[in-house]
Amino acid sequence: MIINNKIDPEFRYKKMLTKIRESGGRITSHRLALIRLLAASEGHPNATQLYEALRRQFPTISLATIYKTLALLKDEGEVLEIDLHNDSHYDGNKPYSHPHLICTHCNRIFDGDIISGIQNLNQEIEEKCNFQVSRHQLVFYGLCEECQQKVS
Amino acid sequence: MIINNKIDPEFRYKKMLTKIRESGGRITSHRLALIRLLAASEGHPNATQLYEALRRQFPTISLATIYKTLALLKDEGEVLEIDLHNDSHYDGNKPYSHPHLICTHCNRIFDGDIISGIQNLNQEIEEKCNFQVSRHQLVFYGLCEECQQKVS
DNA sequence: TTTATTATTGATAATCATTATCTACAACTA
DNA sequence: TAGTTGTAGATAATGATTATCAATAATAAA
Repeated sequence: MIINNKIDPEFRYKKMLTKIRESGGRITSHRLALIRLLAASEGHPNATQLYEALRRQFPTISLATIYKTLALLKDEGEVLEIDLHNDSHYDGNKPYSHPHLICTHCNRIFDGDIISGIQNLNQEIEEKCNFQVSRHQLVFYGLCEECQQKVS
Repeated sequence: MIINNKIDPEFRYKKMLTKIRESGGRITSHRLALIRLLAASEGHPNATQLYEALRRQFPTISLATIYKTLALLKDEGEVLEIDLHNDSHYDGNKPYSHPHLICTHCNRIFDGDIISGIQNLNQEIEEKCNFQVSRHQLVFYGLCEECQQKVS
């Protein structure tokens, strides 16, 4: 199921379609294409980036359509929303809380779910703060490997 | 300097005024009052909350003034911006990266800087991902101590 | 103290992301 | 195959934030 730190997009694709059908939603050509993109969520796109990518194939598609389907999939727990500075990005490949690394030079968003010790953090918070953690959003800003050389 | 998990607001107040003066900024009555609030940053307010609080004392103060001074203090590194879902909150008391706990029931924002093991995370990221961390924003969502009882 | 310089002010327009509204259309079901 | 109803696109509305600009006031210089 997991290929190279990424869940098999085909699996995610089918899973999302099933979830939409089960909740009484309908499958349209636009949704198929959007869910295809979200299944991989290459680069953790935001709504506008998804819109631009889909517009090539579907020139009449509307931004509202993107937002509506994203809201639907968020409610179903099939898409993770990443809240950045006045800008929401989406991950339909791994729709559960996990860390992200954002390069402040090239602005790319990387997955950081190789990092262990998150579970320890949750536990420490419950113990020290008496706070019951249900989800988290962990974002680390800095320089990715490529940009470290470009900048120096 | 540190009182009860909080930096002495008086210290922060003076520090921010000094920074503004040093950068060629001017001290006005509105700024004095805003900086007084930011020095404590009780509850991690957003711009609108600061505006509402200041309006009692200064009925003619403008939201734009709040935003402009916040931008100035951010640039000087004297205020930390916390990017939440389409909503920025501010911490002028501890203007450096530290974890926050947000209760999904009462929406309060708590400081989580008692948590150790953050430094370990940074190091693990540098080693495993070859990513050079410069700052972070760590937010944990869940139920605070009080709300755990209310909800159950 | 007075004056000159110029940063700051409030009002408001502009922008940007996101959400809501509404009618025509099309996906699914019986 | 037709009826039901969720979805589409267009666009208005919203909410947070930023930009603009002339009047004002804080500071520095005389």
